[in-house]
Amino acid sequence: MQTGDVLEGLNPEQMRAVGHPGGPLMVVAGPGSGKTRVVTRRIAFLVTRGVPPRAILAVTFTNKAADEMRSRLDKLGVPQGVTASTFHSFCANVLRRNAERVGLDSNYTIYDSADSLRQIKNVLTELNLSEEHFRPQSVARAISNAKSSLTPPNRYEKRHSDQWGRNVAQIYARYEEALRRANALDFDDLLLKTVELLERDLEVRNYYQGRYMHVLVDEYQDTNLLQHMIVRYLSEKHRNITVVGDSDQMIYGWRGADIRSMLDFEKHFPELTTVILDRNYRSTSRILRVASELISHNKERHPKTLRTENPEGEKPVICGCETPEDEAAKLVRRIETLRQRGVKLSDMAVFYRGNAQSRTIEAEFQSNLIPYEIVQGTAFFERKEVKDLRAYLQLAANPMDDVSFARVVNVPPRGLGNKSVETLQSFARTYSLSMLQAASRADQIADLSARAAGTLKGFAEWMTGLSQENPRQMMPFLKKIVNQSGYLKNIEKKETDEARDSADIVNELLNYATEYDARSLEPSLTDFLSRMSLVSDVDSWGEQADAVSLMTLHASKGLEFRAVFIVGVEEEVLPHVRSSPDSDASGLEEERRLFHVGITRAKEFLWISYCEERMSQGRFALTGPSRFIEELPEDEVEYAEGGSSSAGARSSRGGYGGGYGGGRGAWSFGGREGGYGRSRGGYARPSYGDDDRRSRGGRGGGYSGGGRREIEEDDFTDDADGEEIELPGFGKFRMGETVAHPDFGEGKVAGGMITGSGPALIVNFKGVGRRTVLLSYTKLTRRKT
DNA sequence: ATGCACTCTCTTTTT
DNA sequence: GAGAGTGCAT
Repeated sequence: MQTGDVLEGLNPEQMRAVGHPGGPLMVVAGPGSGKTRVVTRRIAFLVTRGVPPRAILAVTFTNKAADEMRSRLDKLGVPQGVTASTFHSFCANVLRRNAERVGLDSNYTIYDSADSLRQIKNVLTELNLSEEHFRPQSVARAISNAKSSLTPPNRYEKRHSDQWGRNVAQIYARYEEALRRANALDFDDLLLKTVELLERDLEVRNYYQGRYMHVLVDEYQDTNLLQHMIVRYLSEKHRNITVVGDSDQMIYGWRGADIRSMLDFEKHFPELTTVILDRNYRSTSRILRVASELISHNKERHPKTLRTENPEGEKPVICGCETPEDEAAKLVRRIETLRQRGVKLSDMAVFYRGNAQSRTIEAEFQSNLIPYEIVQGTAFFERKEVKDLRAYLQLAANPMDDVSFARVVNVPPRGLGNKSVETLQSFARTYSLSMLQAASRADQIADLSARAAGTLKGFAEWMTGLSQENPRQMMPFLKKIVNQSGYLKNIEKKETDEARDSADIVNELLNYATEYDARSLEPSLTDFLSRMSLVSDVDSWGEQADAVSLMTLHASKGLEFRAVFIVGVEEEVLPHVRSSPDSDASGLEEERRLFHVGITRAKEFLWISYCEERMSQGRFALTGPSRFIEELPEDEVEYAEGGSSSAGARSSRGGYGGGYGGGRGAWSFGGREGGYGRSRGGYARPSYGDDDRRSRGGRGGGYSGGGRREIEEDDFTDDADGEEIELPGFGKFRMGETVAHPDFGEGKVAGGMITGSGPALIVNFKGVGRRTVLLSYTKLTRRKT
C-alpha cells in the first residue's frame, strides 16, 4: 500500500483532510461530499505512515457502518487490527474488560429500553407511586437525560425542588440500585460508566490513551456530552483526533446530541485544523438547490453552500394525496414508471417519519407484487419470542438479573401466578438475594405453596446448571434452552397461524445463533448478548436484494439512492407534533434537518408526498402539506400530475385559501390550536370546492372522495349512549342502539358519517367487529328497546 | 392459575 | 390499531 494510491482521485480539500499529518482535525462534510471515503482513506494514509492498525480507533454511528468501514479498509489493503465500532459497543467492550474496576461483574447484562422501562415500573410499585402520575416513559426520559448530563440522583434532587422532580430523584436512585444489584447496565450507563472509568482510573486511562494514537469519529454532530467526553479522554495524550460531521445533519438532538460538541470543539483543541468539504458528488444540482433552500430556513447553523458539477436533472416531484392509501397507490405508480425507465428497485428507497407509516405502503406493495425490504433490524429483536429467549440467555449469563428472571419464570406457563412471584420477590428483597437465588431456596419461603416452591426450586436448579455451562457455541445452547424449557413445545401445541409465526421466529433466532457461531472470532455468551442488545436499524439490512428499501428518515442517514420517495410530508407528521414545533424553535429546526437529510439521500429522482388526512392512533386527523413544502423553491419543483392534487398543493401555499389544506382553512375542526380531533359539532363534513373535489377523488371504486368524516364515540360527551345521530333522509339513530344487519347480525351503533356514497352508520357487530355500513346499500333493522 | 374479552392509552425518531 | 393492563369465567 502506497501513500500515492491512498491520495489518488481525491479533490484538494479531501486530500488535505486525508493527508493531515496529525493533531486535531475537524472535517465539515456536507451531504454527498465523500465523507466516508475521506475517513477510510485517512486511516489507510495513517497506516502507510507507519501507524500500527491497532493504534487506530474509528467510531461510527451504526454497527453496519463499522462493518462497512472494515471491509473498505480491507479493500484498500489495510492490515487487520483497526478498532471500528460504535460508541456503545466500544464502551461495552471496555467495560467488559475492566468490569471489576467499576464494580461490575464482567458478565453484566445490557438492558435495552424495554428492560429499563420494566425496571422503572417495578420501582414505581415498590415505592407505591402511581403510573398515572409518574408515566414510566417520562420518568425513563428524565433519568436518561440526567445520566447523559452526568447528573447522579442526589444532584438531580437538588436541581429539582418540585414534587415530581423529588420523586423522580427517588425513583432514579432506586432504579440505579436495582440495576447495580442485577449487575446490569442500561444504554446510557455504557457511556456513563466508561466516562467515569476513564476519569477515575489513571491506569485504564493511560492504557487507552497510549494505545490509540489516532481516534476518528464519524457523524460527530450527533454525539452527546458523554460521547464527547470519551473522545476527549481518549485523545488527550496524542491529540490526534479527527471528527467528521455536518451540523445540518444533526437529527438526534432528542437523544442528547449537542451541536455544541461540534462548535466547542475548537475550545478543547485550540490547535484545530478545519477542512470544509462542500463539493457534492451525489445529487443532481436541482436536488441540491432544493435541499439548500430548505435548510437555509434554519437559523442555528453555519451557512454553507454546496456545489456540484452534476447535471441539472429532473425537477423533484411534489404529490398531494387524499389519504395514505391513495399516497401508497400513487407511489407504486411512480415506482413502476421509474422501473420502466431503468431504475432498479434496489436503487429506490421510501422514507417516512415514523415506523407506523410503513404499514400502508407495505400493504400496497404486497398487492402490487413489489418486492420491498424494511430497514428495521430491531423489529426482529423486539419480538416477544426473541425477548423471552434472550432473557433466558441473560439469566444464564447473569444470575443476578431479576428483570430477566421475572420475564421467564412463568413463560411457558409453569403454574406460577403473580402471587407466588411476588412472594418470591419480597423474600428476595428481604434477604438481599437475587430472585434466582431466592428461588433455589424456595422451600424456605413459608408463604409459598408446596407446589409453587417445588416448581421454583426445579426452575432454579435447571437455570443454575445452565449458568455454569459457559458455552462456546450459541446455537446448541439456545436449542437446549428452547427444548428443555418447554418453550417450543408450548408454542407447538397450539395450531393457530400466530403459533406458527412464533415457531418461525424461534427458528430464525436459532439461525441467527448459527450464523453468529460461524462468524464470530471469539464466541461467548456475553458477546452474543451484547450483539443482540446493540443491534441497530440498518445493521441487518442487506443491500443486494432487488427490492425497494423502506425506512425511517432517521435510518436513512449516511445512505444514498438513485430514487428517493419521502412520504407523509405533512403538518403534525414531518414537523412532528411531538417535536413541539410551535413552542420550540430548535425542535422545528431538527425536523427540518431531518427532511433535509432525506432529500440529500437522492441522487437523481426525488418524490415528496403528503396526505390531506390520515388515521393516527385509531383516530381521524386532518393533516395537509407540511410547512416545509412551502419552503422549497417553487421553480425547482414540479407538482404531480393528477390535476387538482397539484392545484390543492398550490392553493394551499397561497395561504390555505380554498381547501382545508392547512387545517386552518374554511372550516375549523374542533379548534386546531387546542388540539384537534374532538369536534362535537356536525358529523357531516362541510363540502369543499365541489367540482375540484370530485375530480380529485380516488381511482375507480376505492376511496370515493366525498367529504368523509367519522363520528365516533369520542365525538360525543363522555356518556354518548343515547345521543342522536341524524342522517339526512335516513332518520335518526341513537348511539349505542342495537341494530341488525342481514349478514353481520346484531351490533351497536357507534357512530355515523357521510361518505361519497351517502350516509353510513358505524356499527360494532358482535364477533365481526366494527364496520361501516352504507345505508343506501344495506337495510339495517332497528330493534325496539 | 389460566385464558379470554374487554378497556385504555399511546409511540417520533434509537444506541 | 396494537399492546398492555384489568376483570371475569373457566
